[in-house]
Amino acid sequence: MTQSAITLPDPAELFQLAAPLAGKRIVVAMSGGVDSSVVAALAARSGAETIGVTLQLYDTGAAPGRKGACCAGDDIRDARSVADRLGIAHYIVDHESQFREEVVERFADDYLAGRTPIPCIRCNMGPKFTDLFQMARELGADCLATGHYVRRALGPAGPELHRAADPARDQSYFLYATTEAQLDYLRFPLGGLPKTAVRQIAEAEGLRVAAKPDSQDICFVPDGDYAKVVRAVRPEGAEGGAIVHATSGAVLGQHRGIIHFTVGQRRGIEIGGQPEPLYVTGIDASNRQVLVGPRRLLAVSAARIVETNRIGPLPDLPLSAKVRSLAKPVPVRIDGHLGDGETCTLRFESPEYGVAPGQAAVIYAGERVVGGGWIEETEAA
RNA sequence: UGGGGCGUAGCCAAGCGGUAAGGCACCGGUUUUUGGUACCGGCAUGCGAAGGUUCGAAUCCUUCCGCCCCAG
Repeated sequence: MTQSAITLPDPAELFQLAAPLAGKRIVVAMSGGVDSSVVAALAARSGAETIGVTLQLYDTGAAPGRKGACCAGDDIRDARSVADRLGIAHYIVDHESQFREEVVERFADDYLAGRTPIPCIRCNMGPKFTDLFQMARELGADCLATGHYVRRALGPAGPELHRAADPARDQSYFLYATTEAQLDYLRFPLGGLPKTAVRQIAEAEGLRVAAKPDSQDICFVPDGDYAKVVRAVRPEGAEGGAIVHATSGAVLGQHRGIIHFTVGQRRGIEIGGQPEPLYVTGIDASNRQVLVGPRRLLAVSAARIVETNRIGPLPDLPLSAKVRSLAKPVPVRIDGHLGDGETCTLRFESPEYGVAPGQAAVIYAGERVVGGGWIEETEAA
């Protein structure tokens, strides 16, 4: 273990606040993980008055002792313990009912409608960047800081959202819906740091979360079985139906509920004897049918996106879009108006595969996040 | 009970005397703050059953069982 020779940027720069920070007030969204704990530590060291706020998002009994979750049970205790060690104020806010309505029920309803939701984005949009935002304002804070790996850059036209410096950690995909007003007030001090540095800071600060595993999967799904959560919220999600070939219409088998499927999915269809793999090409929620076919049927040339958000002006640069979190952005053109909640169409320069309604399409200009929207419908290539 | 064909892993299927290809499915791993994808790995001591021939049989012979087709 090399002795930490990490030189951190000036706090004023890190939090993008005018120096001196003494007299300033920073609210930190603390999930109980390493990242937000380090943000709290950096804020506490900055000279600014620091207040940690933790949202309790779901039942503490739902994920007992689960590693890598956030915002319930052990994580809340971890957040409290970090705040105590740093000597900062810490509030725990019960947000269960809102989280349930805004994120969990919506998650289930999307699956019932044949879409594939991303609860992390809904959570960022609602509980984190709307409700927590409001709280930070009321606390008279100068900014709300989070542990997201994304950069806030000051451009000629105002703050811009950029990808994290550490490409392996970049979370910009999950933050495209951040409004300009939110971005004005938000700070992401970790966006320029590699994860290893963050862990080193946690160690140097003696934070007990220093070695805590990274969170992954959906925080409110205890064992990876998201369908169980959907059924718990919406029991009708367990209704089965037919698996139908997308072009021939032949019934190839039966399934145990459309909530188990997503467009582009290959595994779990449980139909063998085919010369090439079958993929889910569509979900017909009203008939509870899962449509399947060979991979080439997944090719799409365009996607209509709704409830779009734009961050800053649309640049006169080549644009690219990410239609799933693990993918390189691909070249696109935008037809229509991006932003202000309007609907527009993304046209892919070359066919894109596995574009699922309900997922987010995030638009980039180089490193900068220009905006994005929810995928509503696609056009076959 | 006339004639013909076929029975190889969950499914499709190669092999036709030399010691079980491949694909699909499934399982595991890697990647990953969503679901998936992709990539890597695993997956028949046995070829419908029982005998026989042979140094050696899924492959040849016999019988039996089970399907399918044509004809009655």
